Amino acid sequence: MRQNDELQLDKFDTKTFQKELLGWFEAEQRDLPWRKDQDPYKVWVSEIMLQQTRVDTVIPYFHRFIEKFPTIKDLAEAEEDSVLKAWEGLGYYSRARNLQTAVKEVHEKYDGVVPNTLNEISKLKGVGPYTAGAILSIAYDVPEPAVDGNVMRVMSRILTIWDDIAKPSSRKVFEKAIRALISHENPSYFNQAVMELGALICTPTSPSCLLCPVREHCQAFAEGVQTELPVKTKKKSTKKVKLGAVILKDKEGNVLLHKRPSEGLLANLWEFPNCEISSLRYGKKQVEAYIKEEYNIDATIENGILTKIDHVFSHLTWNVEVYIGEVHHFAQQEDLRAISAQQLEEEYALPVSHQKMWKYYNEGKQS
DNA sequence: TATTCGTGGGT
DNA sequence: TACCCAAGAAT
Repeated sequence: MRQNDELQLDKFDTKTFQKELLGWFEAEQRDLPWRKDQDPYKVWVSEIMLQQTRVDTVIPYFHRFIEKFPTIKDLAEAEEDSVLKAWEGLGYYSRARNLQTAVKEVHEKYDGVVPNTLNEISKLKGVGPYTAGAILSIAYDVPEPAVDGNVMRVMSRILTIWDDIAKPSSRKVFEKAIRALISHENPSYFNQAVMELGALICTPTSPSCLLCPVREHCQAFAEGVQTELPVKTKKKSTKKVKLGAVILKDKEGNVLLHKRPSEGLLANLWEFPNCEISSLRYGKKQVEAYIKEEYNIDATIENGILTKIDHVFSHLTWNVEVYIGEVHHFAQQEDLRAISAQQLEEEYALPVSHQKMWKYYNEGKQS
């Protein structure tokens, strides 16, 4: 079908499609830690972690997170810094803070029971249309669509849907398709099966159509256009930002850390004092002026850079010059602390870019 | 609706 | 090297 056409499902063998897809999933599904049971809390945590993040990356984080926060009550009562520390390196850190905000609401408003209605669960922080459908279907067996990138890729090929999946408005087209095809006998497995098919068989670049359990139902395979779907417009390139950062120690060997603002990039994570600089040539002078004026830090920064760190985010690139120095005096503040190296590593969540600086500082290794 | 929000792996 | 991607949500 072309864009804006109606879905053509009158000749689609829905029952056979469900049977073959579910049969494949029951035989081939991966043994994942969040599939041990249907605990809504664990399903919830896994779905938040899996947003824009690979399964292999999530697995060790999921184990550690559940071990540290086994129940909704444990997470609700935890310090935010400890939650961010458990999330350190996983990215998109607002996921962790929104998750704890929502868990607190469930703990207080719903007596620790994750709500099982679309209306209630959709109001929770960090729970959008996909995650709402995922929790409802996977944990509560509610036949609600859970449309993620996998589902859009798979269904665009099955039904030759040519809508641009990069457009937010396209999601409703796929929700409509899933509503028409979802198994009401086992919506949990159905939604997971579509995603699993996308992850294992119906992959973005070279789908394994000869291994696909539902290729007889696939309109794109029948027409030989599976590699042309889904349609997805590409985003523009990233901008570059030059930073100067400084690792400062006091006479006792404690390290100075600054807590980032509560909104925006890497919100509430800790970092070495740094600022944007107009020129790498004058980086040291600008960092010196910044820490003196903004934080009233009396320090000596050594001449010459320790190293340069390039860090690529999804929408921008940092080019960081790293300096070292000694603190003589500063005013202790909520967002500025001198801590031991051990505390830094065990309690304070740093962005990966600053972890790289710390690693280089201690080991002199390039990365 | 378009942009912001991370990171590590694949090609 | 330079993209693209991977179980999205908030603004």
